[in-house]
Amino acid sequence: MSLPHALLGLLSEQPASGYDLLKRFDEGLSAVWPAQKSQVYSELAKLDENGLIEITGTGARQRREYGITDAGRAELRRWLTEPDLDLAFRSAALLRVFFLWTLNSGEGAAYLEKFADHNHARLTALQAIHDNAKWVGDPVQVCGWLMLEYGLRGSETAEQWARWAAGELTERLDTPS
Amino acid sequence: MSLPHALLGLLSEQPASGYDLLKRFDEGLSAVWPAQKSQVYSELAKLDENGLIEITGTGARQRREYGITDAGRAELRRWLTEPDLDLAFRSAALLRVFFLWTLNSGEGAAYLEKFADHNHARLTALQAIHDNAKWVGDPVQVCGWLMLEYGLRGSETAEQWARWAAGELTERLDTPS
DNA sequence: TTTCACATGTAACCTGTTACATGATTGC
DNA sequence: GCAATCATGTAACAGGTTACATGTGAAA
Repeated sequence: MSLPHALLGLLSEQPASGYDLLKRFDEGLSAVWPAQKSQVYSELAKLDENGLIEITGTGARQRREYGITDAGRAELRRWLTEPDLDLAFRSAALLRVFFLWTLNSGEGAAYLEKFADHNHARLTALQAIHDNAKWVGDPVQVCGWLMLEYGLRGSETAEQWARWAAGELTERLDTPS
Repeated sequence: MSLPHALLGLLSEQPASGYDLLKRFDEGLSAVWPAQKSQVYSELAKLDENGLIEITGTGARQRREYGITDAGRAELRRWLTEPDLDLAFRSAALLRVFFLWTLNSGEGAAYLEKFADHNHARLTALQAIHDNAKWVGDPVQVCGWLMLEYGLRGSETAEQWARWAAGELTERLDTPS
């Protein structure tokens, strides 16, 4: 149940429409919390109903701009400071690794190399973002920059692991002890 | 849609009941794909209906043991070899980092330190599993061992990042340029 | 005038979670 | 006899995805 909090977080920076928020999701946020537009719009309606956000203005093309309320700010703060951090994590790509023994070692290694390549591509993409942006001291940007660094380190670790694992898999499946 | 494939993977090793499978999930698999028992039982019924698994025996207390069929093995193989690997990934813990700028730097750093501690605890737990198990050359175990190594490296990277980020956050929010 | 970006949704469906419900067998 | 473990589910709900549906305004 984190989508509402992601929206509150974005709105705490500045008022925005659903359309604006969807674009902001694509700029980095979707890497840790993807969102569909249907879900964003319905969640905004729900947050409005509950008084956590409110309509602060309307524009052309039935644009509705939402702003965070004091209640919304309180809820955002509660979510950030209360200690229910679950490292819960789901990855189909990693799940597959558990079952690579059902393939032959070449196929398994190929899968791991592909996984490595994907992570390398992501690393390159993040590197480009890192190099192109001008990192001023703005607190909002600082947090984005920290997340970007997480992505860089994580992609690198994943790629190196996968290359190593491909080698180990080949060796250990082909020369059984 | 990976739960059915996780079940096929487990059953490709040996026949098992829903109850057995749930226990096997807790031994490592749940780290990358958690499953509820209600979902496991209903998914088994669905896989049976579709002919990917079949009942291979019954036991005391209405135990029903399922085995994978040829069609199931084919589907498992398809899932492993076809290249739709999405690195899609959701983490509420990391999502929060984007919004730490709404707290003061001490609170933000405290959050990151807590995140680091959690990852350290996980690292220690995985280390214990690593040290206690006897890693024979069994292909099934090799894959489990590769995953374990992923967990170790990932936890370590996450912990180190979080400690670094806590420092950066304090420094950059308290001494704005 | 036509195309593109802006802008907002609804409906159907699938996946996953939580709570509830039931009964059988083994070991003490 | 009682408790623990084995064993299987159902029902209600929450969260997330996909497809469909509609209309506005600006610029070329």
